Amino acid sequence: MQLDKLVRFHKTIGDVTRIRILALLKNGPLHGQALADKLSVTPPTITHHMSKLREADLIFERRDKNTIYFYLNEKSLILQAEAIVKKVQSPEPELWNGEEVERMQDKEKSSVLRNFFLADGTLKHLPAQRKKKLIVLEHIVKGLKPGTKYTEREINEFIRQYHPDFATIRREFIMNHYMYRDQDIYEMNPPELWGTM
Amino acid sequence: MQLDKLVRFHKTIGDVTRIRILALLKNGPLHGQALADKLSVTPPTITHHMSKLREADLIFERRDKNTIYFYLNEKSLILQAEAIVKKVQSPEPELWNGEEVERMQDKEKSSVLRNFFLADGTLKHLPAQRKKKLIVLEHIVKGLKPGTKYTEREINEFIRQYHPDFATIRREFIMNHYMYRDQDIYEMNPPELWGTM
DNA sequence: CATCTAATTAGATATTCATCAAATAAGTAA
DNA sequence: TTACTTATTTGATGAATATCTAATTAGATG
Repeated sequence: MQLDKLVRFHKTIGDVTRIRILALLKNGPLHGQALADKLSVTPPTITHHMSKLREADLIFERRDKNTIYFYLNEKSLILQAEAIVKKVQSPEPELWNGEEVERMQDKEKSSVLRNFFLADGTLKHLPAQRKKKLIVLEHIVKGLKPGTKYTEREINEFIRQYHPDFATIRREFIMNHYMYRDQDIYEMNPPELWGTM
Repeated sequence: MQLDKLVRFHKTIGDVTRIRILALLKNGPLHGQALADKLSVTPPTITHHMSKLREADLIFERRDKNTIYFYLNEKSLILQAEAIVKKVQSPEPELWNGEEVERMQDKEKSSVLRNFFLADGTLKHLPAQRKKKLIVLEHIVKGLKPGTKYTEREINEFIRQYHPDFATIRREFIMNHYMYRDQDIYEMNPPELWGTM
């Protein structure tokens, strides 16, 4: 399901009057004035809520003379209510429509590295875009040995090979979980953690 | 589940940022700044959303040094998401906390009839309270024969036995589905429809 | 056509709420 | 203690929205 549709569904249900309308309709169709009467609101208010419920595909209607009967679309309600559960239970990370893809193809990664590193291997500057920044950090951190403990001074010297502002990059390493710091000792994290938290 | 809790749950889910937070947390715990980073909002915004999610019992948290990791409360989310489905699927009409009971006991009905009818069987006046008004209408309409067709004139005369303002009461009969009108012919509806629409 | 009825629209008001920048708090480290 | 880091509070702003009254529409009836 689309993200905006899911949001609209819950926004629609998230109103006490509309929930009560649904609870009334579950016992059978009702027309506008009967709803207004039972809920102690005016007909325009009912019209307002019904158009919200219509947009969320939660009702359908049948006209008889001047009177419009509203029916609960139970199937659609159940389907939409369970969408959030599916979203949260599914094992792999689903991406919303239009959401930026966190993982990049290798080809795209090379292009980012070409753009932000000079020919001598030093870094021009950290990309502002998170996705690209992570690629740069990943590239630099791979120059360290896994399982090895480093002092802060050693880390600084290592990073300075790429860029003079070692403090910023060192902080980014920690913030994005490329490295872990215990006291004054730095150590590389396993790749599963990189950029994930 | 309480009505207000159900409403709060859906109000909480009905926000695009909060849904995205839940989708991120499903892959594992995250701390505030990581969320702020991934969602491109400021830390105060995350604090705001987390307190909403906390009120709705959708997260729990664990502190490590200065960093607070947020975890998805998947069980609670699923339970609350399914509450609306149960509400709408359950066969008998469940009543919200504080909602007026539509059906009255026979004893209460007698008391209403005693209060609004005179000893000679005529009606003093229609009750203003909907619940009581329906009891009075039901009592009068029971004087008609089911399955019989009446002209408007016959209906007027019938109602006049109870009260001179037959027009108002006749209209109430139709509005509350005690009777059905086709052209100039009136007929009693089956009791299941009385007062329900 | 004129009338009635149910529903909708238009416009106004008050409230809720998502977000941010700036200031503060709370906890950790040196 | 002093400095730093993560999170929270405060106050402001703009947008969304639930509700009402009054006016209008649309369909049915006579």
